[in-house]
Amino acid sequence: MPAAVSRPLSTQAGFPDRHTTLGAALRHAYDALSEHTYAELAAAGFADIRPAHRVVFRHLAPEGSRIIDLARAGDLTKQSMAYLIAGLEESGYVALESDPEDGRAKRVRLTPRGEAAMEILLKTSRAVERRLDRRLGAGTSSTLKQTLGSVAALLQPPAPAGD
Amino acid sequence: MPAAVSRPLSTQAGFPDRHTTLGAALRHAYDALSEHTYAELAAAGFADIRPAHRVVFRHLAPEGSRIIDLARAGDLTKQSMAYLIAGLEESGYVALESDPEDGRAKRVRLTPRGEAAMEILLKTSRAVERRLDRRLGAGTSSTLKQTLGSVAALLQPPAPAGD
DNA sequence: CGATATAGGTCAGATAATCTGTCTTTATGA
DNA sequence: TCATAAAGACAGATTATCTGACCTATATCG
Repeated sequence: MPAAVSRPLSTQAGFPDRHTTLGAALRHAYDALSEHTYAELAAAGFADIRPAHRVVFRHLAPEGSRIIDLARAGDLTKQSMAYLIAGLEESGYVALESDPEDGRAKRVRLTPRGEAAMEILLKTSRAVERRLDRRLGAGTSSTLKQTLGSVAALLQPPAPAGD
Repeated sequence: MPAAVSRPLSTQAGFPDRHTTLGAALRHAYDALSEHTYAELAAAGFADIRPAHRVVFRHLAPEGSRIIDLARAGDLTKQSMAYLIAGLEESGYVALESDPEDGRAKRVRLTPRGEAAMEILLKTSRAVERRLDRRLGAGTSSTLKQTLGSVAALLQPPAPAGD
């Protein structure tokens, strides 16, 4: 008797607490937010920005940044960052100019199109927080962010001492 | 004047709110938790479980699961899931047995080693939540999970109507 | 009961996003 | 001025995805 109804594994018995962990909750919220953000970005005409590109928008300084600085900020190698930048340059989100202060370096800078995408990202983020506050009460998103900060702080230090 | 001190881009001016968004907070917390979890796993002798493998541990039923069900639960193709399972089988975390109820199917099941890894995952998760409650007050992790659930719920529906 | 459709799984090949290693050019500093 | 370091480019490998084609076992239906 195959075609066994394909029951959702998530609700099966055994390892009962596996889907109610903090990790699962964080992942679901983050995934939902990510999907929402991409949908907004795509709806605004920026469908060619892929998940990996976000690390660039996260750290690019308005005056332009060097590839190596972006790589450090995003915690990946300069080669990987260069690869991402090349993609964004090809699709017109950033432009590369040589750094007047250092002949070895280039500066990555947002184009107007890149700035428009950045606007959408920030706008979407603000809108989600507003919706959350409207739904669960003013201050919810602020409190949530603070608690999340504590979670990160709790785990960041590589176990400083004892325990 | 190169070697420009490699200032942390995160604190530069411009796009000032970019690093205080809900998304950034979620990402930091999730990343910190992930790293912590891998560190615990590695410390317990399971260093060969890679991030991609976690989708398997997330959904594998104790009685064993078919590849296709795991793929659906984890939202990837059966080919991708088969690839992950092959890696876990080779390193001894799961075993494949033919499904007595369906000649076409196989069942993926945790080996004792796989169950030991699962134990670590669950134990680590519980420990983090306990630490959080001790640090920020009993019920913190529970409330946090609930709020995160609301965030996911707020964003999950593909915009049902208007707005 | 046999033909055909469906479902589970595999194989082959492509792509994205990482990595390591090496090389060139430029800057820094002893 | 010369040795060293730093920024970036080029080449190649690996991991984790995907799509498409295919095989085989099972189910269904005439």
